[in-house]
Amino acid sequence: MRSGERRITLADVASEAGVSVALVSIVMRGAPGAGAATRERVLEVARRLGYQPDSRARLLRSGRSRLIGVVFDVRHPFHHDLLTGLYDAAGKAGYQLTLSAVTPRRGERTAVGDLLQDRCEAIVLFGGQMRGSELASIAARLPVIAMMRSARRRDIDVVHNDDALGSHQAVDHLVALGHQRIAHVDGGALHGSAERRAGYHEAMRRHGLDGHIRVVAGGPGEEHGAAAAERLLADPPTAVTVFNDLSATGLLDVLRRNGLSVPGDLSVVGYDDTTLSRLAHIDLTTVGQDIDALAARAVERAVERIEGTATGPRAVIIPPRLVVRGTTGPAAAGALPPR
Amino acid sequence: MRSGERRITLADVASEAGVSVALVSIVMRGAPGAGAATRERVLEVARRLGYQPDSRARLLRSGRSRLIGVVFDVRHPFHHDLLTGLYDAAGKAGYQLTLSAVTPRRGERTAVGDLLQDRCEAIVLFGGQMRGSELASIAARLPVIAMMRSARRRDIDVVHNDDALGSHQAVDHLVALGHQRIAHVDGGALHGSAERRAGYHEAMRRHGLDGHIRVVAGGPGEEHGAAAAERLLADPPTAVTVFNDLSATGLLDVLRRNGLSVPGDLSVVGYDDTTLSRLAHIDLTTVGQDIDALAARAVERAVERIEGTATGPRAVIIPPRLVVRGTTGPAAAGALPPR
DNA sequence: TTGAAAGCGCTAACAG
DNA sequence: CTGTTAGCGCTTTCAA
Repeated sequence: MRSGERRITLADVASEAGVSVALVSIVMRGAPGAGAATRERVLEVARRLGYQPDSRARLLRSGRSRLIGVVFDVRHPFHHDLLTGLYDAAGKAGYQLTLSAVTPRRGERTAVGDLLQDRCEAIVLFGGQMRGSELASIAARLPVIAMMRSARRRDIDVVHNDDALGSHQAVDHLVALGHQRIAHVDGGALHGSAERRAGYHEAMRRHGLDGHIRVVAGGPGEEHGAAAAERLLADPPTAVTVFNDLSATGLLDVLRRNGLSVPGDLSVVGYDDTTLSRLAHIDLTTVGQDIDALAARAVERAVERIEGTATGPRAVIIPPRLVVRGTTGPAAAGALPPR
Repeated sequence: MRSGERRITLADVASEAGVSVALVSIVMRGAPGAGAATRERVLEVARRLGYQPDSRARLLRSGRSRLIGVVFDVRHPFHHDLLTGLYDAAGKAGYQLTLSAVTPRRGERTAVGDLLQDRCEAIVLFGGQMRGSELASIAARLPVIAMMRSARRRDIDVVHNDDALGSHQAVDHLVALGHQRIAHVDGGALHGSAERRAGYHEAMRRHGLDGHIRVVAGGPGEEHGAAAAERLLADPPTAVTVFNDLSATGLLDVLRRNGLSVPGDLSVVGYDDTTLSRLAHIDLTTVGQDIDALAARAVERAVERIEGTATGPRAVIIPPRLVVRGTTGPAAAGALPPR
């Protein structure tokens, strides 16, 4: 009882329906140029025989694959949300997605290499560590859209969240709650870290809080947030904006273990609005990226490049929006500094 | 400065190197039958021209794709860990993976359909809601390996964790710590739920704790664990085994909010050893699935089916192992029931 | 060791 | 509206 007798081909359907392969091809593609009756019959035969078009042969012949390759990292929860959006956007534009994952034991280069062999027409990269020169060498072969990272290259499109604006929103929110001594835990060398830090600086200055600017070294992990919290404990501010949600979680944990109440003694804002931040017991106020917009614009750029109709700017920056949850509250009156 | 002049083909390399396409094909595949010098030269030319083989054409001609299709759900963190293992296992076996994601707006049927068009030689399904009959209709076309779910079908291989054993390990651990009043929060209709519940029953009985058996309705989400905790609060046991980590997290939160200390008043064991359970402030004792073993055995089954050398059992059950962290501790003396 | 030729399943001209 | 013909880029006999 082995499975997969043999593939049903166009020829099989054609002979069974008593027409030519070309005609079946037309019917299967829904292309114009076939009689209604014939169309009906061919479709019926195809269904009965269980015909499945062979995308490889189809694409080989037509020269185009209508495929957009995506490199994502299995470890990054945010990437999965983004995939959801990309499937939708690509489908609407008449393209298919082909996925290539980066794992702890499978690098970006391998992931991109597979995509190139698959003959996709554009590549969308989620984050990643590739240097600009490397991206450029790929971009010499096909359009490259880099998401959630920057790239100072004229031949690469970038689509990402407005990190500086996100920090502004976080600081504005805290200031509106009466906070002044607002610290920032940064993300180290990661993409977006510099922008989020700069945004924090700008916002503080804009509010005339230059004197309260305080940046603590951090990173993307829970442990980084925890370490930053330890450092903050000696002289706690009344609020903190953190590079991302995971780091914020580590920070929260250490703060609470040390008897500080959140948001009573201290308010905390994360970044990314990940599943983690939505958990009831974390309930983190955070800056959410607009996933659907990011995905839609990335596909839009890819398609424009593929079809040679690209006109707009190579960099697309999407504004984020603050999601207020339970880790931010009014500054305690006593917390106001002397000034 | 448009990119992608034109694809470099075998013919380009051949003419540039002054040999036939057939010979270049041999060299590119590393197949035997080419002189060392020629091989060297062809390779050099290919590199210089930036030749990339076209997997479509290659597979079309050779009739085989050496592709294993994988259907995973972007929302399930565990699936991502499994992908990592599968890439490794498939690579070792000389196969490539082709991914198709299930998203909130892209169903299993679509995901499988794409894979069929890609002409992969076997399909690995992670969980999913497909009924046995549907799986069977796919299995009629190509080998199907179902992971993390059961399927009472002779034509479908299943590879999953030993859920009953996992529950045994959890209960054994708690009993060893002196617990007797151990409750179980189940997973509703999800895959593995019935087995984990049955395993709990068995283990309790084996320890002569029939009288303390207590199953509370639950589910896969944080909210389900939280609701179960509310129900448990009226008459708290001294320990709880929960269907999965996320649900356990919800349960923990409600317990603590109600003044119970974990593990002081109550011990909690989750299931899956997800990233969540490893967070410092959650630090959940849990049952971990052996991801590498699961992945390796799934690929092994797929390859055996593809190559027609399948012999072993159609169901492969992998033993899990308990990961002891901070949510389990000795039963308080006073907590012992009168008996 | 190397080359010529056929053809995988399909689409795209072009005829009829 | 339908059929014929010619390949897409590659692998695979089969000869040389």
